[in-house]
Amino acid sequence: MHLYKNQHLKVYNSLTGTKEVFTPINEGHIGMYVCGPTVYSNVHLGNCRTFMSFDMIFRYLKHLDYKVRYVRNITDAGHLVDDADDGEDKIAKKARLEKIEPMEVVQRYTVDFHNILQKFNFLSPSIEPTATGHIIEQIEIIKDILDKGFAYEINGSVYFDVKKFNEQYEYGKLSGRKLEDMISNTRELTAQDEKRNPQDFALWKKAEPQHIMRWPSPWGDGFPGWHLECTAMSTKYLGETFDIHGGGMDLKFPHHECEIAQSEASYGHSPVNYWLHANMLTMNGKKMAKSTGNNILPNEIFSGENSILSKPYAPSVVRFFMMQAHYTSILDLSDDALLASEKGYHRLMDVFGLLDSLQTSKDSSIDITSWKQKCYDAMNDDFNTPILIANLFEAVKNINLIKEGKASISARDLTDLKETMNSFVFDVLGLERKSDGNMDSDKLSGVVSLLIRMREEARANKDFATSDNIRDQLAALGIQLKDGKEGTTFSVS
RNA sequence: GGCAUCGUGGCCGAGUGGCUAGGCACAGCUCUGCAAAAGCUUGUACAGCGGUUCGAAUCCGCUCGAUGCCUCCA
Repeated sequence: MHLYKNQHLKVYNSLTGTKEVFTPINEGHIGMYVCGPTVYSNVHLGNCRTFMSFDMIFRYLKHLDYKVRYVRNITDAGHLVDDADDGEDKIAKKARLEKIEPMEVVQRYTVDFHNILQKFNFLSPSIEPTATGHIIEQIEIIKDILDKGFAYEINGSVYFDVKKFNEQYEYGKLSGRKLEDMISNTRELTAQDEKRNPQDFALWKKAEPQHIMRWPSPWGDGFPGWHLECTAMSTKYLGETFDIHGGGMDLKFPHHECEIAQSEASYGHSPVNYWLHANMLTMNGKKMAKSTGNNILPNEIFSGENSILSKPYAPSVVRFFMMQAHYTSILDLSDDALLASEKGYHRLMDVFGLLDSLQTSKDSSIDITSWKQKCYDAMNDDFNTPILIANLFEAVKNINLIKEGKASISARDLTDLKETMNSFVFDVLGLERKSDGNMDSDKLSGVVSLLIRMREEARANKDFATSDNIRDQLAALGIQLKDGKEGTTFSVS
């Protein structure tokens, strides 16, 4: 029996602006495409939040026993710096500035991207295709769109004819814009433009002689437009219509709007059933962006080497911090917020050390079955991780009560509780429980246990100087002793 | 300027017509040799103004403020 048959998921669909019951095209299977990074610089934390939101979504869908094909691309070409005639792609520009091969730039930042995601404990997508690996597919789509009359060629470049498209389809339906409004609000163009209308966008750009990234095409040497790669790769691996398309809120317009237009122009129908948009991570109340410099790199958080944070934070703490906000809400990064999350994270993790040693009773004083369903209800409601976490803390409280003998649990319920906690905390939220130290954990616990026994002895002899000394010295090392009814436990921070 | 979104107690952050999440901080209590940890208790907050309603943080209008997109952006 698959879990998804009992747990009914609802998602907020940006296309309709409503929360809808999620029904995949093929029962039990889900195709999900998420716009990945443009690899021309290090990923910053804002980028990570979007990918983390979809990592969590991917994890939950898998947890529900769906078979998910998750495609997240790497954009390594064709990303125009601007839309003017001398538009240059970001990779090539960076390569020129750093005097290295474009693919060297791509390699460097792709590796960085993967390293960072690994630290955050991301699951790998099913397929991670690159734009440069799909030039042929992109050219085929351009030919098709030209054949259908929704694009025009000029001077070796091909542009999508938005006005023409809008006569038969609806350009702007995702972002709630009307073409007429856009036309009337267009700013004065300073540069000469090949485009018939400012709203038109490039499908293929002619490469000037000095341009290093170039491919042959029916229209001469050039490179593909930015929006096209996603259409080409999502279609190739997920089909002309697939279930979920995700990405950052800032890609809604024009990127996703253009994707819809390309697909509709080419295939005659909408490509995606559910559009999911993750909201921005801000810093100092402003969106993080590579271009403005208002950003922080993950490694700067892990190491504490930055000006806004008082200390380093572990990847799992940052992950927990992000999971405490709903993925569609703007989240602001601050030291206070991270500090609070870190404490909460430790409180949550400490409970896992207790679960194995809990005393069971004949009956339970708490209703595990309904608690468990509350956890699912939260996630089924558009992946509401903050509510899920609130429920997890409900369990934390109960586990502590059981440990103190103020509540009871049956063996059967305890098994269920353990499994549920493990599933949600580690499988779904993707948190990790590990101490930062490199010390072998068995040896560490052996040593600390020894010290705990020595302290017990000293206390029994009322030698408080010695017992307090042990406690304080361990605390200085980041090992906290916790005295309870059943004895002393410890946690490493 | 246009189109959107948002404004919740000290901080972060859920909730969308009545039953007032959660985390962190603070205070009191229990426990403790003293602490810490843990547990218990207390905080009646929803930008402002008006309207709809038996009832609104939640719906509508206006005002103010913030942010996002409109050009590359997760």
